[in-house]
Amino acid sequence: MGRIKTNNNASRKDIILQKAAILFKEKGFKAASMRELAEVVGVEAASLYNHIKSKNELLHEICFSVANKYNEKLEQIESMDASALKKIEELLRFHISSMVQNFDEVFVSDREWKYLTDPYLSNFQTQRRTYRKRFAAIIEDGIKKKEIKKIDATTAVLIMLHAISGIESWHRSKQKISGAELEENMITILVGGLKK
Amino acid sequence: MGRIKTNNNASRKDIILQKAAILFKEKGFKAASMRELAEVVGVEAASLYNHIKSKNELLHEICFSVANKYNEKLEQIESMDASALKKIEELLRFHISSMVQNFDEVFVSDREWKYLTDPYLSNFQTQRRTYRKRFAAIIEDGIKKKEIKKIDATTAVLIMLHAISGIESWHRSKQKISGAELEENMITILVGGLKK
DNA sequence: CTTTTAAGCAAACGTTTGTTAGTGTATTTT
DNA sequence: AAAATACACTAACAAACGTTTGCTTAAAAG
Repeated sequence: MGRIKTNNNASRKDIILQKAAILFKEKGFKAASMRELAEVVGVEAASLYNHIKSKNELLHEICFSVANKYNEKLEQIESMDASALKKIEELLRFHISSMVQNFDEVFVSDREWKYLTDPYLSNFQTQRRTYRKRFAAIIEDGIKKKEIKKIDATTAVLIMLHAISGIESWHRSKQKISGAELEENMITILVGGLKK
Repeated sequence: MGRIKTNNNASRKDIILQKAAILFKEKGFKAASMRELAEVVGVEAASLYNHIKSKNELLHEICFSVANKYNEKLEQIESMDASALKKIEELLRFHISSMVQNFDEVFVSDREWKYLTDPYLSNFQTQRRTYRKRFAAIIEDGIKKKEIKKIDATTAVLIMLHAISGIESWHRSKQKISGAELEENMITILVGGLKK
């Protein structure tokens, strides 16, 4: 069929990963076959295995790539000198723009992580749980400082994160508002729902 | 292996549907096999086909069962004599309690519908799009009547529906607040984010 | 130019998949 | 009690799956 074309920066594996994210997003991890992936990459299925170890490796590289980015951002925000509401807004904006710009891998990480296999699965679940607890801690801090309504912080985190994953629908819709408008609207509604 | 046990009201097919919803929720539609389903039903795989036509039939019966319930409720709410905010609250409460009480089938309908095959797929997508437009129309009505902030109604719908589908996480979590508390918190945050 | 390495291919592997055919046995109906 | 129906079983099917093997060819390194 032909060689995989590489840019200067991206290795052949990177290209496979990128196409895999698109395919997994569209078909779902289990429904996407290596033969389909090979076709969009422009190569026979067997050739993929010169660059990757397994189908599962693709999934966990995608999932942890996303998780790492979120963890870094959260760390940075925690050390900021700002109000709780401002921190939450900053974190939400990061989530929203990640979803808008790196849609494929973020979506896969969000929706397909359950097909990870151990030890990656346990690891991912733990990271996820920890992330949400740290997010909730920021909200609870805001409640203590009377910036935020007296609500269940865990529920608030759940609402925010899932609301953001709904940007999937925005991506699919034809007549959509701009990414910036979307971001402003989401911040208004979500942060507005917290303010005292 | 043995016969499928039936209650008075539930046919053998109903029992298969109920177990299928649980299995599809846990494993995902594509990853769940008919042999696994047969095992939880307590029968050999081939025997299932005395009651159902195909694996796909199970999925679309689940999906449309849920869709029909939501459509009925929406119709009822549209004809209510109440403020837009009150209508939205009522619809949200219905979504939340459906998610809490009929978790399995609602979850499957939400997350696995993309594995429907035509003509069911197109039909479902159309119904979904229509539902959201009617929901958005209620919000726009509220904006016109100055009950609700000036926001993009489509984005608001997207946030609400996805926030609700996040109740999945609440189901999975060990130390959870009660269903009633969850409902109150969600209403506070989501409706609070709309109010002017 | 020669050697080495990287990257492609066709063919096949052992499983697992959804589903059908054919047959026997309970249960219900007459 | 006999006949009809409902429901379960075993065995097998073709198709699709992820992956491996062995071989060839293009690119990079010496």
